[in-house]
Amino acid sequence: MAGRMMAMRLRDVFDRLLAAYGPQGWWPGESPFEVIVGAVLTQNTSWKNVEKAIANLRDSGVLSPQRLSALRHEELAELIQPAGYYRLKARRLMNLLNLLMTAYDGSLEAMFEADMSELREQLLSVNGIGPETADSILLYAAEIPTFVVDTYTARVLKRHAWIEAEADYHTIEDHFESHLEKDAALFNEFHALLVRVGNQHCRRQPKCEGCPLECMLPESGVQEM
DNA sequence: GACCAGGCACATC
DNA sequence: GATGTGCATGGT
Repeated sequence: MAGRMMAMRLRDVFDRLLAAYGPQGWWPGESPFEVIVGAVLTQNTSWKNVEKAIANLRDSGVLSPQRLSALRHEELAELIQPAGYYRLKARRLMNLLNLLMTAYDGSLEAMFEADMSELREQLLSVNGIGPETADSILLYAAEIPTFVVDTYTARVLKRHAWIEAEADYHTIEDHFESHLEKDAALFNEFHALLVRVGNQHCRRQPKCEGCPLECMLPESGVQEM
């Protein structure tokens, strides 16, 4: 059936990407809190810019929930300036910190002990935290097996016609979660590999030359997006 | 100099 | 409900 075939196929995609690129070592952060901060800062932004912003926070000694939430908006905005959208992201970080401080007394351990679907709803209720950011926090900071769907994930799947072009975030997420073993380490690596192949090949202007997924394209070839 | 990056909220029709 | 726009820096 389609389900069985897709299960093999998705796993096959993962195996190819892993063979081609090796483990990606995500999330590139030194602590769960740093992962959370990075998840907000990387919204529609290249990771390189985010690294500079996080380095600023670390150098200033404010990379903890208590220290960060004590900053004034202007101070935080200035520190994260290299990540772009800095006024917007300063507000979003403050919104998220407000949840962490008020509901969990600033303790990530306490937050991650909460019921997973309840925590997801709680994160989504924060202004500035959408599905991808929430899932990134759940998977990469809390190590809860939730599949993260980003631009590249959707693009790679739709381009190869592995999923309908109209599929929304939840549909794509559910696709992965229902066709793969629910394993945080697998979801972690798979998502990182999809970002890698997306960055390198499956862009708006496709560069299929040398792509490890090339021979898996349907007969019709790459579809316009 | 245009185009793009590991989104999201909000306005408008 | 669908579609468009603002947010901002830095690399290709």
